[in-house]
Amino acid sequence: MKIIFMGTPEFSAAGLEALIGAGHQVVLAVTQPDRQKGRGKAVQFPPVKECALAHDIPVIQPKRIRDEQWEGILREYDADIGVVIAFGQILPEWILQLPRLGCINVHASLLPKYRGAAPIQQCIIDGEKKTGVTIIQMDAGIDTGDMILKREVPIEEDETGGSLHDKLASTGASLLLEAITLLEEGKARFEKQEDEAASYVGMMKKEMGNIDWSRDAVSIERLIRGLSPWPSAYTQLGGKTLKLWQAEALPVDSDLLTEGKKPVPGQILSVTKQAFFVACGEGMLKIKSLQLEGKKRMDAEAFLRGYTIAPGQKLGGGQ
RNA sequence: CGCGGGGUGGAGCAGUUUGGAAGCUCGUCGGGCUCAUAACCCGAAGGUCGUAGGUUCAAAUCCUGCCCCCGCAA
Repeated sequence: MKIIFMGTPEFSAAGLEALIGAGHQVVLAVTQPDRQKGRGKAVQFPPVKECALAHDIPVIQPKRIRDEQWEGILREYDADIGVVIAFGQILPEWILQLPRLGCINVHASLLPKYRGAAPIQQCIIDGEKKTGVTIIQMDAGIDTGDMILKREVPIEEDETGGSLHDKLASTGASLLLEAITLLEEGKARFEKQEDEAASYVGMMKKEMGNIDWSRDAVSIERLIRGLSPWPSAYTQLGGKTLKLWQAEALPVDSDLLTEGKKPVPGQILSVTKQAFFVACGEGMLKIKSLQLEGKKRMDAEAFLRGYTIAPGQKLGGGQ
């Protein structure tokens, strides 16, 4: 099979790697333009480009793939199928229909739930027990095409966005190979999505990680896990950003309350040698691993050796 | 040349502005107290203060180059 591959981040590079490993003929890789990244100003190649270059696959990096100038180029490669994984641009109809078998997409959720940009983080934030990967035949809508294959992946109690990303990337890669085999042999079955059951998630924004302590502890803990390691959940301590990496939601111990008064959300209730406890709208959070602005990530025990914090102090904005 | 924080015994920090005997909290080791302890008491070991050079009677501290880590922005 001659394949045109379209994708950008790590998640899609895993799929590209799998295709190459399985002996498919990837004739062209389409990815987003190089961007300045990191602390200096160095331009970094998208992971898909790195992978393609390592295997001597031609790469194009259109700013807008839907511009007509690219049509002739794409047509030249005469691909049988287009494989799209987290490309980052919406494809126009003419590209979807250009290859003989059209374009298929690897999506990191159990469609029709979690259509859109950030399904991996969102399903953890929502407290889902399972998620998965779906391969679809692309149509004009966003993640609305007919489903070819679907595979579930359980979400563990301590699952983070990062760990789930890795699991889904490898699940997606192997499921992709299966789907291509089915299509090659003409054995693929297409199942329509139930649009009524659909949900949509937009892109993750940095500010989503700013913890609202008036929410319940269970939700905040999920937010911390879902946004780890990126874009990360954070709050403020003494005017500095404090990222939280690991916490545990607990009911508030009544011994910690002053005369049974309801604690102020964000207030530190108690500090022990290993951890400290923060009041939430409902319940409290035991902070186990964190990172202060400019410092490395460390567990709460190490943090407490060098920094003095006391019950009554407040985390978060407002003072 | 995007902005900024940092590299000090095993861990996390203070000390740098105003050069002049290595500090704090914890860990480790030994001893004591205790029914017992992650508690408490006594004692000990352990540091080329990232690295190279400069200024100085004297540098963790001032100056210069380099390496490494991190936050923001992108």
